[in-house]
Amino acid sequence: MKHGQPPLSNPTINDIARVAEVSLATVDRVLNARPGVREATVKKVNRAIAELGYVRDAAAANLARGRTYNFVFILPSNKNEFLSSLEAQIEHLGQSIRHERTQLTYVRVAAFDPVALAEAIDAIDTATVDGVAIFGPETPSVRDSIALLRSQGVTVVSLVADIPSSERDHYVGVDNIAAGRTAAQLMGKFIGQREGKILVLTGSMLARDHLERRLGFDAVMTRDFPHLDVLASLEGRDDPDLIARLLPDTLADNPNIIGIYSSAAGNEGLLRFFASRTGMPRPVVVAHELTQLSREALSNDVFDAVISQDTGHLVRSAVRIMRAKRDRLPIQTAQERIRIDVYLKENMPP
Amino acid sequence: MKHGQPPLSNPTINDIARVAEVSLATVDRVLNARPGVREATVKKVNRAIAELGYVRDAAAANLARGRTYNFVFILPSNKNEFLSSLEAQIEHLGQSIRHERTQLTYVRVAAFDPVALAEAIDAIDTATVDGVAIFGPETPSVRDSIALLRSQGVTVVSLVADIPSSERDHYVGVDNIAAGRTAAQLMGKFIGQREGKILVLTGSMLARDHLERRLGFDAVMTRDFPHLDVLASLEGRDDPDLIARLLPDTLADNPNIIGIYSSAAGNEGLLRFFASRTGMPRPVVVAHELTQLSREALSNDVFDAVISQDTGHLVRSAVRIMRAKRDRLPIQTAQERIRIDVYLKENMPP
DNA sequence: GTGAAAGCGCTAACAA
DNA sequence: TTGTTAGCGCTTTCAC
Repeated sequence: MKHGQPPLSNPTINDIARVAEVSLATVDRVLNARPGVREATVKKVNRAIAELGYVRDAAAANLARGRTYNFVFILPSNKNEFLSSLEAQIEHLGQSIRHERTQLTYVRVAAFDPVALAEAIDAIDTATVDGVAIFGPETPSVRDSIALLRSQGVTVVSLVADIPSSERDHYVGVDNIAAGRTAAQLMGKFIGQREGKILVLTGSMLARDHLERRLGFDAVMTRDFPHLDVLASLEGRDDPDLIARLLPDTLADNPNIIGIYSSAAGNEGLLRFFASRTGMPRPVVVAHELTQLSREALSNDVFDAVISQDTGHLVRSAVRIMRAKRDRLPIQTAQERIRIDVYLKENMPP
Repeated sequence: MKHGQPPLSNPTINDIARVAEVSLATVDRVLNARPGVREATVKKVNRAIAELGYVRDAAAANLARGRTYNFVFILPSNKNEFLSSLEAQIEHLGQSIRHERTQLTYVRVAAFDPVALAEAIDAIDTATVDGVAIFGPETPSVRDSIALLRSQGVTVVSLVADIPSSERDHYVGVDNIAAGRTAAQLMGKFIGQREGKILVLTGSMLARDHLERRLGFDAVMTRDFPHLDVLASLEGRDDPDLIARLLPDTLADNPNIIGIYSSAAGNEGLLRFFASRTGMPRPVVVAHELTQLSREALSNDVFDAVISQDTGHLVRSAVRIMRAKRDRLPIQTAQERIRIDVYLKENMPP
């Protein structure tokens, strides 16, 4: 690829019109698959398009259309740092793309509550909303509500936790099975040869992301670290109080816990418990989501590793995908893959 | 943030012109800081802009301007997978933004050769090129060439390895000191209590990225893992043949090497050496850059961890930054920060 | 079925 | 120093 190539200049609909010997309006009809064009004319135009290698200028098209995008995020209503971060990213991006004719809003629905979620989805105003990003549990009622939404022409993406049984257009989030596998690998390698029990702290088995992480975690633990004994999941419902209450009993029942996998949004409860229980030999801890609390825990060597997904990336990606769907443009899959970030003390971003 | 907000509709220059009681052309002059407007008029217009909260529609502006962007990447000419990947990303992105009036090209210059690099920079056609991304060593001659380029109005970003002494507009790449620190932390944690020597394989001490990684690596090793003995760097100049030749002697001289940090582009030589030397007790290996070879090495448990930077992100970020500079638009720093990716067997992307 | 013409928000001649 | 006007590439009435 030599530097100093011929200057760029792409064909426009004018060129197509000239070559196909039709008017601009007809080219536009063909481009947008609008009805009322004779078959032969369609062919002529398509031939010209192919011949000239025409690609539509999306910016100009949107300008002419005066199109605006209205996207809604549906998030769980419980309070934790991951959700606040997601919320902040939505507001921030919403501000900065207001001037690209794109409007972002969000609603909150009770966590782990499929009925409330389905109601929220049903309440979407399909006349004005172009796309919805949903972070919530996968159940039949949710699936049905999504199907209804899609049938009205609204783009639906699942966020953070997939809803594969539904007709969602796309999933935006990490591969949670792989995330669980990664947690297991870190846990096993950090523990080394020692033997003992591993506690898995989860949120709810209704949450597909939590479930998948556990699956991945178990698979690698069983295969690569059979000398470690992984206990049944402790369901903390992402509630700090509940978690801080449950932990002492569990630890008392299982004296030889040498590793803890905090696989959901239970970091606050876990850290509160650690703070109350000083002098206890510190287990290896692998947690999820880089936030203020988990950053401090990494700094203080309370957490050994944090597996994370970039909330900024999640939101930007969801918006790009909903826009692309609305414009019937292809999705750049490589750019939209959400990575499983691994953070240790030393590679935390500033 | 409630869903179902007032529909968006942003003020345009027409609104400004009306409120400020001037013509479109005058608004345009003020917006673009063009000369020939009376001070009082400028004030009037700016007051209207502030009052209406006007933000220019960049897409419409670029359409009207017919502006094209011509960006050149300068890369080292040696062959390795990281560079091929960078090259592929440039070609790929170049294809997909050809239709956004943006042209990407690249040139290759001899690796670790400041004179050749300075010459390549001097050879840039400043009349047609809007921005240059440079991946190469930092020396006085390079610094001077960059200064000259910038003085002609060309945007300059340093890529992968920073050139902070120069007047580059921006650095696109990871914090290499932190990358080295991360490598050390992984190495130390994976080795555990055992004692022994650590070999650091580097490319060239002329390369700022290589140098910084070593600095970060040593800092954490000394502080957190004093029982490990880090040897002087083996400079492999990223040359597989040279590396495969140097390694046997080094290993013979130091029988107790239990860890290897492959901090530059020497994976191929290292793996070739491993292949030739079967039956040797495998050291813990931390390497850089996720590529075909390093992926296989992770899969086969030959490498324990790979620290990486996403080449797609590097290229997209460099282009976004060069565009923003050209348009005098602000840079979204959060989005442009290149992360230090940590890959283990289980979190490799597919 | 097809085409002519106006206009999206902005820029850039060219006048005045 | 300021204003008028013709586009950029595309969409969208409204005629024919």
